[in-house]
Amino acid sequence: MALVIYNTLTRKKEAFTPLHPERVHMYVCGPTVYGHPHIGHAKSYVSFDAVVRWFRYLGYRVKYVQNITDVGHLTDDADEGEDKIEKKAREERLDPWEIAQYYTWSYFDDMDALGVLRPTISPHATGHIIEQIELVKTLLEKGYAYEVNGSVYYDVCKFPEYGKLSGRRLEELEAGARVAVNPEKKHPFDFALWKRAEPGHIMRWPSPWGEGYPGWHIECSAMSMKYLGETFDIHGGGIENAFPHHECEIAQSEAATGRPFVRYWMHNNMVTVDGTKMGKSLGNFVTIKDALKDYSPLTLRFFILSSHYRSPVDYSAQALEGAQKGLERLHNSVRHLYRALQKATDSSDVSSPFSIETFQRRFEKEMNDDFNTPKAIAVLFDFSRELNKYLHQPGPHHKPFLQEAERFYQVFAGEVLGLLPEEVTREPSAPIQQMVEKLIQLTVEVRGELRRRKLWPLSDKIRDQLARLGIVIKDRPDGSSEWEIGE
RNA sequence: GGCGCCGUACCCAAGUGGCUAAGGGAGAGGUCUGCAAAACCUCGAUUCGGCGGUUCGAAUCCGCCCGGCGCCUCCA
Repeated sequence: MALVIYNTLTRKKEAFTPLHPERVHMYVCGPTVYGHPHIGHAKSYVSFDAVVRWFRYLGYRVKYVQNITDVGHLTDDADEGEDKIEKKAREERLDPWEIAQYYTWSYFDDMDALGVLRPTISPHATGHIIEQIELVKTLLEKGYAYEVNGSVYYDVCKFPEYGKLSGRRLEELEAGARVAVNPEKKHPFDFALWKRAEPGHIMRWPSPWGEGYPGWHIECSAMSMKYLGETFDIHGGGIENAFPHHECEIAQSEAATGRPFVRYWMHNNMVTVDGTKMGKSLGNFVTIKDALKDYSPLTLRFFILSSHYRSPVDYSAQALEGAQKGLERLHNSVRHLYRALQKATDSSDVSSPFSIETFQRRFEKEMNDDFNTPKAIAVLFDFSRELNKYLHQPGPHHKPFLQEAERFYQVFAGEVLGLLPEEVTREPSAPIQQMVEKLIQLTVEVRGELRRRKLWPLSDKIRDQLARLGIVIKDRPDGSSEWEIGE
C-alpha cells in the first residue's frame, strides 16, 4: 500500500507522490527562540521526526528544512506590540542576540534528548534578511504590497485565494474581527512584510524603505523557497499556525512566484495539560526540561507517538505513567530477545515459529496510512507478545529467526520510531563500561551463592542496594539471576 | 458571532459502512517463585455521549440535543 497523507489544503487523505523522484522536500515551522521549548514543541517535532524517519525508511532522500525564528515575531496582534525576543532580552537584561542564541541551544539540547534527528538545514531568520527584502521587493513590484511610512504591508484583497488553507473568507474574518485596526493598513487583515524600526529597537537592518525588520510570516516563505524551491512537497507545523501564519505564507509565496507553493500541508494537533490548553498566563506551562525531571526522554517520545499526530493529546501524570510502563514492556521483550540470542544455537532442525514478515507488512501498512504511529506501536506489541511466547518455551531457539526478530526491532522500534534506548542498541561497550558490567556480574554471582545457602536477608540487602543505584535484579525460576539498568 | 475538532471499557488510545470494537496502563484469577520483579496464560466494552433518521447493515453517514476543546489575536 502506498503512502497516503492527510492534506489540510484539500481536507482529505491523498496518495503521496514527490515532485522529484525519490526525493522529499519538506519544511516545518521551527521555534521562536525566546524561551525553553515546551511539550507542545515536543509533540510537533517528535511527530515530524517520525515522518522524516518514515520517508527515509521508504527510501526517499529527505531535505528537511526547519527554521529558527530569531526576529520579527511580535507579542501582540495586528502587527503591533513588541518583538518577543527583544521583550525577553529586556526582562533578562541580555541583548536579543544572546537570547536567541541561548534558547536556540536549549531547543537543540531538548530535541537531541528526545531523539529528534536534526533537520538537514536549520536556517535563521536573521541570516536571511537579504532574501526577505528581495521577496518584499518582488511583492511590491507585482502590486501585492504597499509601503506606508517605512513599513510594507501585504494587500490581502489582491490575493483572491486568501483563506483557502484555513477555510476562511475575508468577509467572514472581517465580521468577527476582534483586532484593533492598524491605521496604516488598507484592510484589517493586511499583514506586515517589513516593519519600520522605532527608536530603541535593537534588531534592525537597512532596507529600501529605511531601517526596519522583517515581519514574521515572510521568513518562512523566503527560507523555504530558497532551500526547497518555489514549489515543494511538504509543509508542516502546528494546527494553530494554519491561520494566519500559513495562510500568509501561501499568499506571499504564490503571489511572488505565480506557482503553487506547497503540495501537502500537514498540521499536528495541540497538547493540553490536565485537560486545558497550555498557556503562560494559566500557569500550566510544562517545558520539556520540566517533563524530563519526571520521565525519561523515551517515555515522553513514546507518549507522543502513542496518539496520532492530528489528534490532540492531554499531558497528565496518569497517562505518562501508563506510557512508561508500556515502554518498559517493549524494552523487556527486546532484552529477552538479546539474552536468548546469546544462548541460541545455529541448529537448523528447529523452524521459525511465526512469520516476522507479516508483522513488517502490518507495520508498513499502518505507517503508510498517514503515519499512524499508534497502530504501528500496537503492531510492535503484538509482535512482542508472539515473540515472548516463543522465548518462554524451553530452547533450543532458532538463531536465524532470532536474528531476524532483532532486525525487526532495530529497524521499526529503533530507526523508524526511535524508541529503543542506547543500552539495548549500543555497540560493544567501552573498556570502563565493560569493567562496570563485570563488577555487577561479580556482585550478582556472589549474591547467587548467598541465595544457594539461603542467606535471604543478606541477598535481599544486595538486591535493594543495587536497586538504589538503578541496577535491577530479576531472579529466574532456575535459580539464576539477570540484571539490567532500570529505566 | 464565524470556522473546525472531539466525546470509544476505571485511565490512555486506534478504528470512520459489514470478518470476534486494535494496542498500552490499571484490575481479577492462574503458571513460575524463599520473597520481590519480570515473563507467560486466562478474564474484561453485546457496545462506541443522548435521541431520532438513512441503510439489508452504523461507533463509523445525516439531523437535533448534551458535554469538552481548538482557531478566529502571539503560540508547536
